[in-house]
Amino acid sequence: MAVTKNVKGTVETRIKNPKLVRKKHLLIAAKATKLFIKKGFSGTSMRDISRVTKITLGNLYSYIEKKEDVLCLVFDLYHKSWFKLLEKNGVYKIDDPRAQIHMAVHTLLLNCEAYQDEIKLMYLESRFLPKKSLKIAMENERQLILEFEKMIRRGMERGIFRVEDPFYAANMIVFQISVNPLRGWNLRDKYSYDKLVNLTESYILKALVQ
Amino acid sequence: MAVTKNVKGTVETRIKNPKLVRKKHLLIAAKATKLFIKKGFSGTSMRDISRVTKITLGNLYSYIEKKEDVLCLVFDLYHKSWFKLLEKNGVYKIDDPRAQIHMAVHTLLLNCEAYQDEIKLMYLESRFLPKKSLKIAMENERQLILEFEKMIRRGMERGIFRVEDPFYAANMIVFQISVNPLRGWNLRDKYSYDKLVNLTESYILKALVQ
DNA sequence: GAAGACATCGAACGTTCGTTATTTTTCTTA
DNA sequence: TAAGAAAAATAACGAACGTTCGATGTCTTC
Repeated sequence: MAVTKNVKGTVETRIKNPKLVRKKHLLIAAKATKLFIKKGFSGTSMRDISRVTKITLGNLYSYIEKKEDVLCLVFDLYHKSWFKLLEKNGVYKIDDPRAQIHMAVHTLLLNCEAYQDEIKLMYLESRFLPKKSLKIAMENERQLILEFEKMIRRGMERGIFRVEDPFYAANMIVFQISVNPLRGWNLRDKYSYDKLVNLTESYILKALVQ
Repeated sequence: MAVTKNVKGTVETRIKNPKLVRKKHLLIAAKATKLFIKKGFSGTSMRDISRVTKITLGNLYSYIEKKEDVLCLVFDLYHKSWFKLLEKNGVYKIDDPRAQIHMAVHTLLLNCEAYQDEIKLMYLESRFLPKKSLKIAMENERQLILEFEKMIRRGMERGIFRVEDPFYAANMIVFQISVNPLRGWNLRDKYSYDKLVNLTESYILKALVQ
């Protein structure tokens, strides 16, 4: 298993106190997220960020080097290691492939709920990340897909799943998990989130079993 | 069946000759699309648009009123009426619901191929549309979902499909059709487009049949 | 070919942008 | 509490932004 790299540590700073840096970086990322969601990365100015963080424009540049860095900080903040989340919830201990995938999807969906806007943001604004950070962010997702592919293959060997192409199916599953952040506008007012989770789970599983 | 409204006609111009307006609007939209894809709407300047269209900055404003109008022109250009596309391809004449949905998905997927970037663009930049235009754009998609819901219900009545919630399933199908533009980076180099179309079709159908 | 409508152009407007350099305040430590 | 380091605040830079305007060029029509 490849080590999950973190985007963190890419943003250089002029401030010496590391605790202070962490605190302000967190503040900047959290506040900037809301701005980026509303106005996009290019549409948000450093002065906007200065205003909402209450950090003076000049002082902001003590904690970052370029505007781009703010976007990196945002991605750091929400860059959960999905793989680790699955491990923590005991997904890999489940023997029955059906129950295992169900649990994996369930775990990720619940985790998505609190971060809908942020996930959408990462879909919309990832293209403005510096190449290096973008690669790291995509690697995380690729790894998640790989995990699903493994689970699907296990289910196929046991004759529980029947899928034309496990890699493609794994891609679809990860894609479908992001349906709520990306397409919620049409679904949210019709279903409760619990209902949505249920529907997504069974819809995904239905496409796997034979 | 509700009439499909068009975004067109919302952009006012100072030029009198309507043929000239149409021609230049087309040029502006086509060239701006590529810029918006690369740099986003906010990241693209009027001077950028002027440069690639070879229309002087001042003259550009003879054909539009605001920068926003360029985005509207882009949406006009690629705003296919999906519903009409299905009708044109004889989807509604197909009796067998399974074959019907298969044909509908197939038609849309093939039509997507040539417009991958543009579809992605509409996902990414629709939030910068003026409210009125945004509403029209979403109405088109809502209508497509409704059509799929109808087809699914027909299949359920005949005992061919078994779906927990037809409206949700219809949403998922439309979402899955856009998998290539939105997630192609992970799939495109592994599969040919034909293969991808095949996989998507059978994956969608598998989740419908009982 | 003169007149007048139409289209195009170049230059400029006032703002706002990302970023930096310098000064002022605050904190730490002896 | 003085001294020196660290952090914050201020003000400014040049460049680029969306938009406007008046002059210039190019057609049509008689």
